[in-house]
Amino acid sequence: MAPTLKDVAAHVGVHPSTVSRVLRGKENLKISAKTHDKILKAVKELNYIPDFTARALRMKKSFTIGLIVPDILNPYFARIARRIEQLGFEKKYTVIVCNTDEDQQKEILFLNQLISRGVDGIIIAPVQDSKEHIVDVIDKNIPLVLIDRIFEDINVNSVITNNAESVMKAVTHLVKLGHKRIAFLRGQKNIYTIKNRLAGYKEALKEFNLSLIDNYIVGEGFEFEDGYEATLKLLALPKLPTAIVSSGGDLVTLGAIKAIYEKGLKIPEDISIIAFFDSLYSPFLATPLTTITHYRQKIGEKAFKLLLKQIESSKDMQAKTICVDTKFELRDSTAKPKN
Amino acid sequence: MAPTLKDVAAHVGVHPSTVSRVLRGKENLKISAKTHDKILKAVKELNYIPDFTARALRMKKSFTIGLIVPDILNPYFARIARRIEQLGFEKKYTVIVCNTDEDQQKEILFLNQLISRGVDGIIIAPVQDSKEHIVDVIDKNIPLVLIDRIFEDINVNSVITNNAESVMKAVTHLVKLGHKRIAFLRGQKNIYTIKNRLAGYKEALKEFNLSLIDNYIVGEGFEFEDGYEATLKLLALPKLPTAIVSSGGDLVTLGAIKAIYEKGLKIPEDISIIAFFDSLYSPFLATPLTTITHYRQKIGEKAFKLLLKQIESSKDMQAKTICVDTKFELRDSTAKPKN
DNA sequence: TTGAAACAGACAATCGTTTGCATTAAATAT
DNA sequence: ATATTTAATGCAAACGATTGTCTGTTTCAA
Repeated sequence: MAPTLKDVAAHVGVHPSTVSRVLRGKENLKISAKTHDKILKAVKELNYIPDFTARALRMKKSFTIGLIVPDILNPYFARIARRIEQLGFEKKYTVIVCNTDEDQQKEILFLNQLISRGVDGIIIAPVQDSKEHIVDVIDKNIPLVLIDRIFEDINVNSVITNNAESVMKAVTHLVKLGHKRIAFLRGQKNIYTIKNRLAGYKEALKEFNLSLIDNYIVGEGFEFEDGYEATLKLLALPKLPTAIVSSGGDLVTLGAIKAIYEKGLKIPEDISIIAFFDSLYSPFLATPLTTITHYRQKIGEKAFKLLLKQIESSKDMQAKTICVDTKFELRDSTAKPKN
Repeated sequence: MAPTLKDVAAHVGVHPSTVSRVLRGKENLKISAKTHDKILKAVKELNYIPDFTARALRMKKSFTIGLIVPDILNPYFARIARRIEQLGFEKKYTVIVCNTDEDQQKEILFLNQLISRGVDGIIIAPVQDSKEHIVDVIDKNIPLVLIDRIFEDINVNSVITNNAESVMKAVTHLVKLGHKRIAFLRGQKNIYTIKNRLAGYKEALKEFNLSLIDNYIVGEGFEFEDGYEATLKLLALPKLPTAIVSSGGDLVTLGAIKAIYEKGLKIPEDISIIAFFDSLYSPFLATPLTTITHYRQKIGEKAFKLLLKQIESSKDMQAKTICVDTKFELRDSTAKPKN
């Protein structure tokens, strides 16, 4: 079996605690250079690898953090996760990624599982069907950071993006091109980001004195099919919109594009589209998409740093909400409307 | 603090071991229905959550598996990872994902870290600069499954795809269209998959009596830039290829497309391309790509099941190598050559 | 009525570390 | 030469579960 501290100690003829101290390094307890060296040599020789589990139990610190997101296949969350994992690696933390698939029950299960595993902190983009389970975690004094989606009435560290503003910018762009009938392809309704994007949409319409048409707001989920069906509905209206703002991300947008093509419409000649979309692929699409892009690495970074600070500070810190900018990337999917 | 077994026991007036047995359920030790119920009630009341760390230490079983891949941002690995995580969830296993960025040193570090954390098993797509560290793990009797990339001289459970054949199919398709000058955009040289794809390429050329032109084999990595630069080199040759087989995945292929467009060439009119590429985006590209697609979920599934069997079987099992098919998806990026 | 079998649960060791405290030996001060 | 620091290490108790063994009751057959 794998050698333990005791084995190393026996090999050198010294007490396990001494070995531990040498390995941990810190403490002001002095160990003679001679035993110090002998121990290190023995560690090498036996190829001793410390047992994190035992250490975690004893120290009540696991050097593990949990990351709960809807779906890591979504490039948005993938990038964020990757950055968090990267930073974690630098700081000796391991990240456990959990995918909820927008399922509240799973979220609760994961949360409990993570707590059970004694994670030092949690970063979560919650499903937002309810929030009690999140509050519970916070009450347990487990460091937690919300990303992307926050509960406005909970005082907790969070990182968000400026959803409303970015949509306003998009609508403004469209209006300046001459669009008057702008639709909003939503994504899942009850999610913070979507609600805010919708709010931005409405606000922009108001600013430009455009009337809000209920039928122009469609979409109920984040999947390809959701975008496809919603857009079909949109394109079946008597009075077609001349532009669409797609706020549901990659899958929804691809679904929308499929629907548009199927109806024999062209982008941007017949219909303009601005989307929240991954910028890696968008330049290569049939019509390179004009997009709203997130600085996803930055989001991951801010979140990790907030969490780390919270983990490392003994007294509770003042909760903070950081807002990360978005970028408007003009490509070819927007043009003047025909009529 | 969080209640422990002891707290629950004290609350009921019973010994911790009894609580443990009730909670674990198994064993044939009988517990009276009365205490059984009292304990469950107390567990609810105190909101007791078992400590996995302690359990793992005692049982030498962490219900954790490690997954080491080059980069989870790559949709290929993302899908595999997602499936593994999903199956893990069903079987109560947590998955720790590590990204090596094709860096051997990182791989070794991760491997040690995972072992240190006492994972029950490891699934890995190795960097393949060397293999000693992998052999070490196997020698430690830690269940391990290789995916995507194997070492042919190590006897260990693995899941691969039929690289050579799939490329042969691709080349055959091109030859039948009339292509004679087919280039091979490689990806990183020393990787098992790439070596095999290249072998398939060569074999196919031989089969059709086409001469192997060294200059037609290019590419040194898996990044966007690698594909871009390599393709530029290709397009600077006096005698241009009429088709490219891109074996390096999404990024490399996008880089290639960029280079092709920049040179003012059209796909497929001027040059055909078949790529190993994510099928979600490919239908929507400027020219929908003809692709070789992996059943990534299946790969994840096979790998997980192999690992699980290995974890659960006490005696060592016969190592197996499973090969998963690929799918050839015909779209618009291939056509007859001009001349 | 007694002895054995079956029940229900307690005890204590253990997993591999870390860490406060105690102890010894050496060094320095008085 | 003795008292006092200080350096270097040992001791043992945690951390929170699991599990083999032991003990004290019942139950029931003979």
